[in-house]
Amino acid sequence: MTKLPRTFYDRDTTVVAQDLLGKWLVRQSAGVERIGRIVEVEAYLGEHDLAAHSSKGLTERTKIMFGPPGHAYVYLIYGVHHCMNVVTECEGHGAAVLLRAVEPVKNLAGRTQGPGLLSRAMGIDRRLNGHDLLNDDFFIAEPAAAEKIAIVKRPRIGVDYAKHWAKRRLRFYIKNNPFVSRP
DNA sequence: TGCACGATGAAC
DNA sequence: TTCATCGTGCAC
Repeated sequence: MTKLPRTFYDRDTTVVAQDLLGKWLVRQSAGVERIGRIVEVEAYLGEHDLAAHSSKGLTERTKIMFGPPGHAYVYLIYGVHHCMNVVTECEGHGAAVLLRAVEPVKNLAGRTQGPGLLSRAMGIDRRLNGHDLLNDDFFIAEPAAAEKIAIVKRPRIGVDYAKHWAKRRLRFYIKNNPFVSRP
């Protein structure tokens, strides 16, 4: 596999989101390598996107989203679950891609369909917030044998408060993949 | 300093 | 459909 370069993330967020499908999320921890194949994502386009955390402006919580691309934005939701995002586009843009589900490839125990479950299975928590995905212990890679996939586009989950942005089809997943959280 | 509210998941 | 559970952001 080949680790994705910074330039991969420094592009239009809807393009990055769809290109992330089929890629491998790799986590090295305590001598164990865990790998999940990304099968479902959501794009959060920036300050103007009412569903994005960055629409609240630059705050202590969102500063990672406004930082340089290729970094992990990890936050606690509902006081219970962790959500893993990848920062995209240029510094200051406030865009990111939420990873919603992965398909187990290596050393993954339990379910991985849903942002919270994915994070739990991969051992991701707030300590990884701001982590540079070009490091060797936590990154995203292109598999050695890339296959062709069909992409389905749907509205994002849990963002009904975001007015017309709630209707935008910014959730992408691999067609017919059994590990998608909400087909 | 207090308080309302989630980019969810699991139980009922 | 309801609830657990807590950090963040903003009102006071």
